Order: sequence, then C-alpha cells, then structure tokens
Amino acid sequence: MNEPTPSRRARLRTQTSEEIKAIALRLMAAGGPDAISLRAIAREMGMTAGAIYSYFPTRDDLVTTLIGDVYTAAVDAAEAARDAVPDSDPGGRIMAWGQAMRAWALANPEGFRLIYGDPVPGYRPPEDGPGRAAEVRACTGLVGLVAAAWPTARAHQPDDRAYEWADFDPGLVAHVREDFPDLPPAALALTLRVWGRMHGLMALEIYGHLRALVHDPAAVYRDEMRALIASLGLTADR
Amino acid sequence: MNEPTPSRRARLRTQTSEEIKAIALRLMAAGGPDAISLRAIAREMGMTAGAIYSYFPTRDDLVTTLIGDVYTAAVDAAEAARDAVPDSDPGGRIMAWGQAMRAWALANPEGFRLIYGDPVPGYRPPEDGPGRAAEVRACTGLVGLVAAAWPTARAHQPDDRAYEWADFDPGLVAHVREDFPDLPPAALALTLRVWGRMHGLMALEIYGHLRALVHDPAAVYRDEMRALIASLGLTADR
DNA sequence: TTGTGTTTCTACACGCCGTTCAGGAACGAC
DNA sequence: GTCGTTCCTGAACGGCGTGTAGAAACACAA
Repeated sequence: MNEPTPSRRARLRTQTSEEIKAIALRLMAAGGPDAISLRAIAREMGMTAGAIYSYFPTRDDLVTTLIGDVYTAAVDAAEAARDAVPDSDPGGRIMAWGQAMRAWALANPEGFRLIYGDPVPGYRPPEDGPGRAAEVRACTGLVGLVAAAWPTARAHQPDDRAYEWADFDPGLVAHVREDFPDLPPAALALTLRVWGRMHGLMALEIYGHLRALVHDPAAVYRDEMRALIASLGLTADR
Repeated sequence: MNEPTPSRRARLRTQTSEEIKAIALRLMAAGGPDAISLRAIAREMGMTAGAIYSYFPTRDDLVTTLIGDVYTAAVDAAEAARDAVPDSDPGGRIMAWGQAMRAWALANPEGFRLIYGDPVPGYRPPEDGPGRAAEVRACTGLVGLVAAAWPTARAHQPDDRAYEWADFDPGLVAHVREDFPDLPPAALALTLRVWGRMHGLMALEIYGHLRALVHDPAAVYRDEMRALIASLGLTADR
C-alpha cells in the first residue's frame, strides 16, 4: 500500500511540515490564532519566512490544515468519550459527547476559536478539505446519538413531514442514509438542533460571555445537557 | 441639562469621532472586522492615520466603542420586536426576541462576529465598558422573558435549590432582583440556558457551519425556538 | 565520480499594518 | 494681537504576508 522508504526527501519534507504545524499549534495555544505568523514560525525554526512557502502555498492553507488536525482531534475525543458509555445508555452517550466536547473546548480554547470562530483576519474556510471532512464526521456522530434516541424522541418532534432529504447536504445525507436507513429527514434536523444546543453555551463560555455572568458555567451546561436529553425522552444517570 | 453650544471645537470633535465610527462600521460591513484599519479609515477621511489617535487612544479602544454601539443596536432591535407582541403572549415575545436577534445577525454578520467572536486579532474585550453594559441589558431582557414564563416553566426545571444568587454576577443580580423580586436564582440559570439555546444555531449559521449542511437554517431555528418555548410550558402561535 | 535536474532555503523588495513623535497650522480666549 | 490648546501632518520604527531571484543541498543517472 505504501513504500517503506519514501525517499528520504519526502521523509524530511513531511517531518518539516509536521514541525511547522506543531509550532503553529503551539504559537496558537500561547497567543491566539493571530499569533500564527509565518515569520514567527520561521524564527522558531531558524529559517526565513519564505521557506515555509515550499510547504504551504499560503498562510491560509496552513490554517486550513491546522483546522483539519484540530477538528479531528476534537471529534476523536468526543467519540472516545461516547464509546466509553454502553449502547444501552443512549442518554449517557449524549452526555458523554457533550461533556467531552466542552472539556476539549476548555482545554483548547484557541482550537475552538480556530474551528468555530474567525480563526484569522480575513480567513474564509474552503468548501471542502480536511476541516469539512471532520465536520461531517462530527455531524455523523451526532446523528448516531440522535438515531439511538429517535424511538423516544420522535414523539416530541413537530410533524415529520416538514423536512425532506433534499433539504440537507447530499454528502451528509449519503452518510446518514447508509448508516441509519430507517431514519427520517426530521431526525437530521433534530440533530442540527442538538448540535446548536451543545454549541451555544460552549461558544458563549469560550468567548468569555458566560464567565462574566455566572461563576460555574459547568453547572449551567450540565443542566442544559440534562434538559436536552430529557427532551429526547431519555434519562441521563449522571 | 446640556449646554446649547458645546464650543464649536467640541462639536467638531464629536462630529469627527462619529465619522470615524461610521466609516469603521462601513469598512467592517464591507470587509469584515479585520478591515477596520486606522490607515484605511484615515485614507477615507483624507487624513493620516496618526490623527485618529487624537480621538481614540488605540485601535482596540475604537473597536471597544464600536462593540458598544453595535451591541446596543442589536438589543434595541430585539426589544422593539419583543414589545410589538403583547404581554399576554409570553411565548410569542420569546419568539419575537429570538427571530429579531437572528434577523439582526443575518443582516449584520460582521457585527455579530464583532460582539460574539474574535473581533480583531489579539483583541480582548475589557471587563466593563459600553459592550458590557449592552450585554447586561440583553441579559436583563432575556430575564424578563423568562420571568414571564416562570410560572409555567419552574415545574420543568431541576430542583430550585441548586443555585444561589452568589453564583451570578452581582451587577446582573442587582438588576434582576430589583426588576423581578420574586424570581429565584434558578430562573437566572434558566435564562442563561435560553440565551445559549438562541445563540447556538445562530453562531453556527453566521460562521457558515450550518448553511453547508442544511438549505433552510431558518426552519431549523424556528423549530428550535418552538421547542424552547414549549419547554417553558408556553405556546408559540406563530 | 561527475553531471544534471529538482527541491529547499536565503536575501531582499513591496506594500500593508499599529504606533509614536516632533513640528506646524488653526483655533478660542484674553 | 498674543498665547495656550487642539488638531493634523509627515516621517519613522518594527512587524506582518507575500512574492522573486539566486544560491545551496540533495537525489539520481551515466
């Protein structure tokens, strides 16, 4: 499948590329997304800024790559937490996912900003790319959680005929219909609402709007997750 | 109350200050928050960049002022929409607030980023200031909506004794306890959750995460608002 | 081993940015 | 008319992303 010795050149290349990304992540963690400057990275590597252009055609491409890496790490954490809870406890799996996401966001606030905020002045995320893939993966994970809750949740939803598959992104729909053939489009809409509900308090907290108003955002978030799980007709034991 | 002729000098001064802010807002609307550059503003005014330092000690102070203005405009819009619905329809008032906020955010996405996102590389909002005041005002408005729903909503909440007034910002608590003496601390926690629920889908949509997945985010948001209102034991007629 | 083509890096230039500062011009008050 | 204040210019500093030209390092074939 792969060549054992990717020609030393390629090895050095990927190694340098990884070092660039690692330093960029470190700079971002230290000083925010705006601290990702090619000059600063090059300075830390003992190079000049222009050299980085051999690895990333522009700064935005570097940021795009970083977003993919960071987003993937976040989804990895969420999936791991979810899978630590048995299938027999769908509410607990939702809680685990939400708490893992929040814990990750609090541990990597700059990463959160990178993914969900304006990562960098003037940066616009591309339509496809690794970040998009991670997002679809995150969304698919959420769909799985909602699918497990759907038997009890569907009764609490508005009339199911309000949504069609055509209302959603074809790529995501393909994933969903393959993994959960019995799920109606309304469940996908519910998934997006669940996503928004998890995202709201998290975003407010990361961007400092919540901590100025309440001393223990974790308690508020926990209550909100419990209410969310209850609204799906499930129970959250913890 | 005020002097009729604030000494021509002062008049010119405030006028220039207003022009700076107006141009900054225009630049922001056109090119995003990063387009707010002192040089660009000065260029558009036929001045040099240094001249602006007579009006704002630094660029971040200009941004801080802008945040205050923009946030105030947003809250004005939300309050107006809310007050267009009679008190007898608390669910409708919540829906009006939420829809007005979303409409404002969609009409002023850069303003939304300015308030709720990373407005500018390295910018950190000050602890107090006009932005903070507008935020407290927004929060107080939401508390009013929740207070109207509290008689029906309290039954759906977890045990009321989980929160104390000391858990929240004293300034906000003072406002709330003065306006709604009978409200318990749990209602304030609920308010923050309502805020987060309105904010989540809005933030995802403004930052482009939703529109890539669903064609009609408005429908999803409307459903979410309906579910929110229903979770408070109210009904939304529209 | 030598030659050759590719890749990677430096050095420098361009134009942008926020910020500072000395000096000059306009203004208000006396 | 004079004087203190205010406003603005112009130049400068350092930092930024981005290109380009050329040197150096490398892989590989003859």
